Amino acid sequence: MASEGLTMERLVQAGAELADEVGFEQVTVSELARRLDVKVASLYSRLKTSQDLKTKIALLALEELADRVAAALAGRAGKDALAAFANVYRDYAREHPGRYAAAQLRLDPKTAAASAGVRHAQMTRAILRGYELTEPDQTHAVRLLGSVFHGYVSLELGGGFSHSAPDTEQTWSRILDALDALLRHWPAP
Amino acid sequence: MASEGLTMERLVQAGAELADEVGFEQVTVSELARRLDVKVASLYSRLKTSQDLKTKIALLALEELADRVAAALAGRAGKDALAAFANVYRDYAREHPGRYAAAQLRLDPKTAAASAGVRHAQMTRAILRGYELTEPDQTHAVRLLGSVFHGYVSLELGGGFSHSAPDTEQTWSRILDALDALLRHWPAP
DNA sequence: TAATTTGCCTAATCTTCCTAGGCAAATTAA
DNA sequence: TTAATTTGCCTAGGAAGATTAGGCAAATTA
Repeated sequence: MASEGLTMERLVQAGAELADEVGFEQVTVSELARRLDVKVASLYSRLKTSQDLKTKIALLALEELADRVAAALAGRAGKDALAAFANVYRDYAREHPGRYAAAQLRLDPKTAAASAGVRHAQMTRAILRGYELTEPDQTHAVRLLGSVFHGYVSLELGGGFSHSAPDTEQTWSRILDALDALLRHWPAP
Repeated sequence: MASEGLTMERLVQAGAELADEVGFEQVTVSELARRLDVKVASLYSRLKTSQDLKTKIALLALEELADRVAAALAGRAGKDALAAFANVYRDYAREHPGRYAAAQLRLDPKTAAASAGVRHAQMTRAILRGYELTEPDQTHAVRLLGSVFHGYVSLELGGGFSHSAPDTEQTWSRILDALDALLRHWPAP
């Protein structure tokens, strides 16, 4: 029965929830069918392949994340903006680990160009408006920020920092301090 | 025939090569059997599960990486050591993308504790000897370095920085400069 | 109301994972 | 030197996921 309307929206939404529950790698068309109480073949009338489902979950995650970042960034500048951006990332990853993993999926160039990934890049750059960096240093800084946030979040999520003092909350806050200081005094080559 | 001696060594070695060729996610016991020209069941006399193969590839990668880092770090200190460490990471990932991906596999606590991951942690900390950081800042810095290196390498590997100027070589070098500067002037809370 | 589309299903094929049990060569024991 | 055992790999087969082909009935459109 599936209570009418097996729309792509619902598919992807349910897929995202599944990802958060069992991990993005474990997302399977079969399991999704089970949860939606339909047969696998029914899903294939909407989905091209199982990879297709994963890609759509990734796109959803990128959108959600970009929306949150945009909201958090509004009206903020400098370190405030930096911290807001960083916290959105980290919080999203903790709230939705499966979606966050999905957001890291390698998209083919076309898909990537049409995704919210573009907004992410723009917003990261926007943070730097509060600092006096000119090209090409701005690009270097954008890449550094991306690396730190992504690296930290995925290490933390993977338990890389667990069971050791001091707690990760401390570290996170000190890293933000450090990045702020670094951006304010970006070293010449 | 498999030319005698289907040892665990050869299994894991071939698995690592397979990973580098097709990607760690795509490593499959079946494909490995095909390449070694034996039947799947033969591999299961050595491997507990297919996850077991992946874990062993991960452990191999961690060892290799730790060995390279150790070699690179010998006789170096300060920024020299920092750059050497970072470059080993990045080069290894580019040379062996599948193994690098394997090294990120979440190991269960027991396995992790017995792995070369421990050496990695020690060596990262060793880099900081050249800088005047005391606990808990040293730990914060270790985590920052881990985040940056891992984050940068995985973004670069995933094509996250591609097709945009300036080239990643430039950025990498400027990021190392920046980290060095940051460690030399680590900001107080 | 006839033609078509929509939405979901049954059935079947392929691939991978994994287990049981077998057999022959190599090794060890008597 | 023969008998017992171990080693190394194999044949068979069952489970689960991916994917395709084709069907049927309700909803929509002509």
